[in-house]
Amino acid sequence: MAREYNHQEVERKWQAAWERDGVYHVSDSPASASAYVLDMFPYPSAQGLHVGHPEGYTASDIYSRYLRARGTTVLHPMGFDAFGLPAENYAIKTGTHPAKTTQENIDNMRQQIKRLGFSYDWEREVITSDPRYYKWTQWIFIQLFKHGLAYESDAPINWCPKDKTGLANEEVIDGKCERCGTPVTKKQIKQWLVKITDAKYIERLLHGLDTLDWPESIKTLQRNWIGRSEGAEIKFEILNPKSETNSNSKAINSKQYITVFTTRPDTLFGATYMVLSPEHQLVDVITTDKQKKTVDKYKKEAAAKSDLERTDLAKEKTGVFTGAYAINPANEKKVPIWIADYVLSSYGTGAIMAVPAHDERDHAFAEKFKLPIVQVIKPARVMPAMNPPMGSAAAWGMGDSDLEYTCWTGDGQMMNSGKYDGLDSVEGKEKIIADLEKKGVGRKAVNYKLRDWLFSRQRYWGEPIPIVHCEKCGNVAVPEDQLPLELPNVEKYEPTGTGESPLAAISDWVNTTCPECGGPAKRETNTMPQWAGSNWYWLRYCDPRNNTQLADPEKLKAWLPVDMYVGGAEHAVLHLLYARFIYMFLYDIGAVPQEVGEEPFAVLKNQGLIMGEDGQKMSKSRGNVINPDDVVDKYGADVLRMYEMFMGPFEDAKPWSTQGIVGIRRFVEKVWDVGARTAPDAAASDDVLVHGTIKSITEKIEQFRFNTCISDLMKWSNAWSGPVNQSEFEIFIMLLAPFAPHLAQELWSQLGHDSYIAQEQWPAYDEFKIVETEITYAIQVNGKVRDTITVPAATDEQGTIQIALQQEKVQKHLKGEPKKTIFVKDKLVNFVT
RNA sequence: GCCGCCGUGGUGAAAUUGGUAUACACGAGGGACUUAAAAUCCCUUGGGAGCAAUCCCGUGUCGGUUCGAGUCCGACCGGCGGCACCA
Repeated sequence: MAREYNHQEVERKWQAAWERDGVYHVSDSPASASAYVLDMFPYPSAQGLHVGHPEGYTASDIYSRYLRARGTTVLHPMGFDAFGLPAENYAIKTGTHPAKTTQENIDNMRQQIKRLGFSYDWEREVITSDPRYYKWTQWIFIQLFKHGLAYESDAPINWCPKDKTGLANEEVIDGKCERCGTPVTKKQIKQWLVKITDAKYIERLLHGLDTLDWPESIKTLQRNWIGRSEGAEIKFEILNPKSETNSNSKAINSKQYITVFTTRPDTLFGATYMVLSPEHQLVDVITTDKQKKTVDKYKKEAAAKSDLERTDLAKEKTGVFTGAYAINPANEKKVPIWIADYVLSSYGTGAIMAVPAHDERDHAFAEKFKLPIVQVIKPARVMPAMNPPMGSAAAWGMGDSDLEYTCWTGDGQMMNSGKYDGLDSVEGKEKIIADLEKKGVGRKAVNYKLRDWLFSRQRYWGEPIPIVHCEKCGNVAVPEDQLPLELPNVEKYEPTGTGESPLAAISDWVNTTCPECGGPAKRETNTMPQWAGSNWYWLRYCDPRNNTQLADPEKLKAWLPVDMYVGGAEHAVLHLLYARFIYMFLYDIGAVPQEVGEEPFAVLKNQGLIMGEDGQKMSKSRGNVINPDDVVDKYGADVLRMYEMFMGPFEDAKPWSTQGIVGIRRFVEKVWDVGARTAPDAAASDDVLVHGTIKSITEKIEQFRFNTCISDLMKWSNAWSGPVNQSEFEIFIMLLAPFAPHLAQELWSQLGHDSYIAQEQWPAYDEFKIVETEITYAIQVNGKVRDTITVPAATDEQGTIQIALQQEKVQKHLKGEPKKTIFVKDKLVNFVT
């Protein structure tokens, strides 16, 4: 009777049949309800597929197959994010063209993915390095440029000395290059930036998050990254230094100000000095002759420091006095102006009012340089009267030594603040801002941590930025009818390191004519970052071969927004932020129809990381990498799929276990075995089991709780022995089909069906059949379970309590009449004495 | 330092709105089949006491709320992820 399950043969057979019959192809105009289920597309690496890829792909595949069975038309595409550094670095090493290695890697990974039996519509595949695709990536850039949202700047940027390219803020992790881990330095070269901080977008990027069904952690990450702070901008009048001490004094007109940003205007009376960042424009203007040497030296040192050195928290504060003073507008007191690298030039106004009594950084600086510390906020140290008392002083955020030895950074009662004394600091904040506004020396202000998005890379393997530099006309966009601006071939891929890409060496290509005046001009030689292609790819899936627009708005309307987006959490502030911004922009210019809304991904699920068997992150150097191909060869695609779903909750990190896989393989063989002993007239299992399982799996697929779906199926199969009722088994394999599509299809066909199970309807369940005829009650005495009783479902409360009371074990523990009886229907009876 | 998430058997993990903690699977131990092994099937498997019925303890630690807490609240300990002089 034991027949062997040949997974290789079965899987190959059905994959070929699905492809031949276009089972998963979806037409353009969904007639019925539609859904868009999207995976984050992979980078085609030479290492091929990682076991982490099939985790997300299996989840989205189960969900897609389930929705189809429920009668929904599902767009479920796949493609490749094909521009990027590894292919280029390989080219540098071997002289092989990146296009060639990329193509080989794509072909390999596509085969690996196809072996897993996912229900992708491969006719919609997009590849970001294909000129027919990046024509539209370039088109989007030109629209940004035309709307003033892409601009050139030569401010210092993050620079990776190993990859020899600029990096966006989001690509710098702990001061190191996201790709290679090399410490990032600063470099001043001309760069393209995209204005993601534009007032038209930043608040929408922030508030749009509230409308999204995304993991809270990802939304929090984005909120923190955007980093909105409310406060005030306050103007401090610069005291005109005596002419004999500053030869630049003529530059100072009658009244000149330094504007600072603060979130704590309520501490203004405690501002005893000011600090400018070393790069601040006014530094040279205000510095006295006497201090000039010291200041220049400090500026030079600061400029030479790397970001890591400058932001090292452990390091002592440094800074120098400029010799100049300003007037604190609150109390007209004269305060010294210093420069220090703990003040960043790129945030706020690049200048601060220092309140050493109520800011730890200012406090440390003031202690070191003996600057005055004036307390202006008194902590509300009175503990709220509570009965019973709740926690210690520490529990209320207070330390006994807060006032005496360190600085209080919380709210409290204002003091040493003139007419504001005694006010609550929260209230005082508003009052001070209002008064400053009246005097014209301050206003409410909002600042963000988010910086504009560095968009040029000094590398070869990316989309050329479609701009021409003309002496007469400035930066001119390549006319749209000349797109795509194809990436030319080069001899050497090595980045120059000078801030130019290898494209700069091709004079034929670089030298061109200005599209506006026809005069001689030069092409932009930088390329776009990898994020450029992934910013909009899901739009292209809706209309992948369109040659006249990025996608037909009617087709976008049919599918967008994405109903379910599945991928890793590592893209929280990279792809997922950039993509939202670009989508909002396309929405604003009408490339995305208004009807679909301005958020691209309605629901987001993050798969948890799959760790190595040692509990460590999988990596080649640790030697703990599992190759999905090996698992598919040995156990089959269905086993890999189900194992990855069975490992644990979808969003949790979990370690791989080679031993654990055999449990799934045994389950597959068990089901396969049962397939050979079904009989139309065999006794069916209990209705509660059958209908309860259908209900449970239906609900859990919708909640992405696939691990418990599989244990539900196992429980059901454990109930079988001997011949199994055929129609019951058919329901079982329909529920199994999203998880193990090959096995389910093979069994379906062996049972005499010539249809595809993937096109069959999802089983329905009957609520009435899930109702138990008998209920088991837990009987507790004082909350401890002492016995259980099983009564007919119709038994009422009094009846159940009576039976419970009569139990010997209950009597033993009860000792007399219960004071109180708790009855929870269908659950328990609790006697309290 | 700040923000977020998480601590349940030997292991991966289950557990509607608070309601019989440890489902399902792995591993381990025992048994059946076999000349033997593998495979398969059956039984046992949180800790402790007891011949047993049964009892006590038990979801990182301590406390609280409640008839009842893995679940809610507070403090602490440990781990993971993110941010990091952002004024």
